[in-house]
Amino acid sequence: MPREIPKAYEPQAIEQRWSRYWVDEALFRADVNSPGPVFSIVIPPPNVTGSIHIGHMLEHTQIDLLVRWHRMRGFNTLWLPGMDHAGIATQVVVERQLAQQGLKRQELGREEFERRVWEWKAQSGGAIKQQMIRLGTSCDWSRERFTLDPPLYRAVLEAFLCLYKEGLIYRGRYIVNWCPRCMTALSDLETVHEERSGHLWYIRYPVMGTNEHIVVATTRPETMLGDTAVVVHPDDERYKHLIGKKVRLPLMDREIPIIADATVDREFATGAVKVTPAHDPNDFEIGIRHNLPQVEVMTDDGHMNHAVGQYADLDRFDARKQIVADLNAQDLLDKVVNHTHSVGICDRCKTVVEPRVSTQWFCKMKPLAEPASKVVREGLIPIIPENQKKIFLDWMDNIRDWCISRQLWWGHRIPVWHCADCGGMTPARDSRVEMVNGRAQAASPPEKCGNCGKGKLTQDPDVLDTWFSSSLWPFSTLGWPDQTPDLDKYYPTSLLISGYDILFFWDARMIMMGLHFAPGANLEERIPFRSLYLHQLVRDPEGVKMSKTRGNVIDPLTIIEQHGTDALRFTLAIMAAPGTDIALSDESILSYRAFANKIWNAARFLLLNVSKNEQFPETLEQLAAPEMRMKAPLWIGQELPLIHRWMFSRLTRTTSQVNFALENLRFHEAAHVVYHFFWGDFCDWYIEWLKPDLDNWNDPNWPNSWRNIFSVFEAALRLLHPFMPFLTEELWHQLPQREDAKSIALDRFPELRLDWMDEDAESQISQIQEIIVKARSIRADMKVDKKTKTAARIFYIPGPQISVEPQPFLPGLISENLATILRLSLLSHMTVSSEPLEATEGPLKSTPTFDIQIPYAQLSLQSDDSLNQWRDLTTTQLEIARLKKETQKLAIDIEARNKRLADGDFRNRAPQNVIEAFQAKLQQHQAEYQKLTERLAQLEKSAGGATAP
RNA sequence: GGGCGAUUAGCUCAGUGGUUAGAGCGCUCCCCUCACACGGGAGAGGUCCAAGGUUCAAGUCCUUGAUCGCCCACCA
Repeated sequence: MPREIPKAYEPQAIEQRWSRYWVDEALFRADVNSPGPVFSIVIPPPNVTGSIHIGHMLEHTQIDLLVRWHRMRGFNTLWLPGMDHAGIATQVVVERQLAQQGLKRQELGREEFERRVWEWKAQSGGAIKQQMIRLGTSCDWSRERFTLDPPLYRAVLEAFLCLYKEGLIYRGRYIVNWCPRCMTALSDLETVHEERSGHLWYIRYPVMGTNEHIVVATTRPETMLGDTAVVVHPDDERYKHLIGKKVRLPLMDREIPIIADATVDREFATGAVKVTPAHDPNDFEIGIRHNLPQVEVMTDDGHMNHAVGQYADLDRFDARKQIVADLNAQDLLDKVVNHTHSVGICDRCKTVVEPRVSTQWFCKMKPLAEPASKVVREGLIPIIPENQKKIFLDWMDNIRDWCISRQLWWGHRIPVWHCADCGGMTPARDSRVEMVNGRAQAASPPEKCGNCGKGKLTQDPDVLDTWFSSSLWPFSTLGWPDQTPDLDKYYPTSLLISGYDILFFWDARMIMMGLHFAPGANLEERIPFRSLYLHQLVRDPEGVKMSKTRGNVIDPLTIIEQHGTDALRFTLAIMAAPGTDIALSDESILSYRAFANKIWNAARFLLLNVSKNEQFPETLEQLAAPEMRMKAPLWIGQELPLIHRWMFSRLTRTTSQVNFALENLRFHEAAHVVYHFFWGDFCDWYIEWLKPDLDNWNDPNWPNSWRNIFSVFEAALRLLHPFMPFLTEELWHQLPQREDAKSIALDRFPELRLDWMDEDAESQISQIQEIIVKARSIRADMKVDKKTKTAARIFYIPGPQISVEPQPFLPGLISENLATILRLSLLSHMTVSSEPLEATEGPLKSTPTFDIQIPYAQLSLQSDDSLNQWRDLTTTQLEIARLKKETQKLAIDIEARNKRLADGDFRNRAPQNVIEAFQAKLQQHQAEYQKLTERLAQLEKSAGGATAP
């Protein structure tokens, strides 16, 4: 079947075709009734906002690799996809869109705003799904979930109501991080801290009844309007006499006390601190301890409020300037110094966070953290890399209550109703959910106030932190709280792969919630995943974190258009060594794009050759029939040639290494191994060696050579499939397959044929490889012309002082195959001899019994102009140069070994095999050294002193 | 202030106490040989950050330090 096969691999059309095929055929649908051990994994749901970025790509590559690998090994495999509604993140995006139309969400009202967000979700979520499909992720789309889906809302209600009844969820008025742009509370984790250069303003507060001032320092002068005390250290001699007195708060004309508290650092600034309990977490604590009033001076959108007279309605930063100016005018500004300090920033919109007192919902964490801490500490959930375990446990040990309410409209609304009469709170009666106007709502609101029994109830306006629903993801997606077949079969999931940046946000909370809610008799049955692998972060070529504002974001789809998904996947896999981040550059992708091309061309070679000649007695269909798979190596008549034994042994060894690496989540090792196997073993050696055999159709074993090479190639495709799904799928379909075979993804991963392991073949071929490399090296060193094919002889002779018997396999190696791989021509000139010749020679690393000799007569110098420097040199001089290099290397090595072996401690204490290896090597090197120096002396004598440059 | 990681070839990085420390890219030389120039062949290039220590043996284990990066933390 002759066909057109492009010379270079062009991934675009092929990848698009197969990604669509995989989805259309629903190939990756999991079936609870399928046999086999379970491998299940839930996707870390991408935010419905935005698009798939390179970090997702890395994550999905690693997950997909494992998923495909398990599926091909007969596991009942589920990869459950889905997306997260991403409360703040999404609301911010939609608000920005509205802002472009000059609209605010408040103007639209809650319902209309939510409708708009749903519109956006449909659009954005759809795009993300298409991207994931394009990336070839082999997930089960029939089980796709979204965190706002009714069944997932039901899980949220169930969890909330349960925690509420257990007293683990409470409502209270505390100081929280507040984003004045998003106008919502944030959790500690959602507040990121940035070092910023600012100022430290020293302000003089007049002490009442004296002429003294007390100077306080602050980075946020505007908060002074809400000061309700000045605090000093109780033992601070400078201020002891002022404790109990009052100061007049400048600008506000309020009297506030000077108090003492041991938390004050006497060393910092003046040692006197202004206290603003309503706007600073520290001050809040001090305020509680000393029963200070909380004076709020700001609105929820970051402006000054009406409690502060002339500053009302000013933006907080404008107010800061104004206040500094006013203080200065009144000569109350002592000094201003530059000061770098960390500023809290809203993780989502980058606005400077304002600590603010407000009423919020909190979740008590200590009781939940204890079992989570236990399962990790005891290794029930191993964390990889292991050093993250300590970080995890430290965080767990110091965990603080979680602020779970958000003043947003996009999210799961808190299922608690407030009574207009008594202010009592009543939760929904159960977790049932109903659809109203296309949105999921709690179906059973309380009929009357649980406190006073009256009926004027309104639902709490807040929604839950988006991570609340995410924390239920491993079981809510499988149907919890119902005891579904999916939950029964696939929970606990086998593994979680996530970035280490969301270890606390998500991974930790899933463990806590899983242990609290999931069904199961013991902790082991309730854990959400059996191990936790934290993947690297992808950085730009300079190692800098990618961000939109820096403009260094690499868009995976752009790379895919240029180089193909497989190339990018392979790059990410091979660079994914644990513990370090990945600096991704275009060049690194190029080399694995070349790898894809190499695979393509190996296929091209096989397919074009098998079909190129009509004289070939057998067709591709016969030579690569599916029935032949994993039955080779085939051979008739004589002993199976070494090269086939070697190849099948390499295939088995590689498979075993890949299995081992992937079992240990060492993606980079697995990728290295398959790369070397395919390019090095299969292409460079096996194909090259076999080329003469593949054309020699008179040989009775001709079909077997073909069958064997196709067998290995086909197995290699399956071996490569998890790494390069598209290319391997394409090529797999170019080979004959059974009629009912739909996809390589559903085929089997190469079995471990231990009966193919052949240590002898591997060691012998590696010796032959050394001979060949050495021969090529000599040819290159001696400037043997390649155009005029020289005849050469390859001899093996017993080396001096070595008493190893000549090995029997070597004569069999003298063949056309060897001539081809060495690019020699005259086969007849190759003989086996036991007599040394007048010739160049080179030592071999591991084979003391062999030597290579290329007779002088057969060498010819090139006359190319580029080789001017060699023109006047004789082969003798070239060889002298070469021998000097060799002997120098040997001399250094011999000296080191002698020294080592002379060491009595070494001989007494080192294991015998190590010593023996040292000695053997030393002997060999000494023998070689002796031989080469003799030869060198002889040559130098005859050359009369002329040497090569 | 705590904690973690990194430091190995020109670059990006692997390296699981034991022969002469590896890969990809880049570089040098030869080759457009009929699968592939996204290719083939041969090379050059390393005081494994520093100083101590443990060990017969250290890139690898321990201690200290330097430089860079990250995470956590309420120092105004």
